[in-house]
Amino acid sequence: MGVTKRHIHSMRANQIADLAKILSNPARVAIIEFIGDCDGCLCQDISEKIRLSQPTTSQHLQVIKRAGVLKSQFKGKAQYYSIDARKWEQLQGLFYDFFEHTKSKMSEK
Amino acid sequence: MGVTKRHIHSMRANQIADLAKILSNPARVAIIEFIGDCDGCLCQDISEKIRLSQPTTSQHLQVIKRAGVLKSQFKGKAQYYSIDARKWEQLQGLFYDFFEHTKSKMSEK
DNA sequence: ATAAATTATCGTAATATAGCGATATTACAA
DNA sequence: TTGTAATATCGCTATATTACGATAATTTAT
Repeated sequence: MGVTKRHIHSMRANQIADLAKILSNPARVAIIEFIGDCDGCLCQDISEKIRLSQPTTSQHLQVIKRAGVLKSQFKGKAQYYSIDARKWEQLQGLFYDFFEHTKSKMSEK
Repeated sequence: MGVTKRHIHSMRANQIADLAKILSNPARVAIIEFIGDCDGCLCQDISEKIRLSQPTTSQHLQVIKRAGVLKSQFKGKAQYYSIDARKWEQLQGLFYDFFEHTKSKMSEK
């Protein structure tokens, strides 16, 4: 087949997978790192920095944005991207819980 | 094209992406959750639990194992999987650093 | 309204991933 | 060494992802 069977898994497992997918490509990791550096980044600047074309960069930005981790805002003709700090915190919390939960199970043995 | 351009990104970005890939599929998240529950799991049991075929389950196990997060051990005829606690801690640390690093950049503004 | 600058989307090609049935391999017991 | 139980690999199909050039859409300034 070749299609992920989401429905057989827990909501939690699907949620973690969805968010991990954001970080599962090095271009997106690089984008997030770079956006952290500047206070609102242009797509063009990001594109230059990570050395991928503007369309590719835009696509990656949409992926991150769809997951709720990015904010964007027009200033002049350009769109400035920045990380949604609250969502970022949530994402970190979700991963943290997952890691800790798994660890606590291991130590019970 | 369609091939990820790893070489244009930092080692760190590639490393994070590689590890995030482990968690980017709900079946693998479910597998890790289940392995946490039992003290050494059989592939068969995992397969039943997550309701995917034995070959598919085995493939996912290999993916996690290749990343170094799983240990396996023969006892009798069966292979018992468990999570490598040290690697798990490392993985958590890597993610933690990434999240914190990104946050610290944001708060500088 | 129009032009300029920027970003998003479309179309397409190549590669990667997810899943399964069939089969091979492995480890132990008899 | 032969049989048995368990896991891994092969071969395949379908879907998803990555990337880019071309083009459309969006926003502001004129």
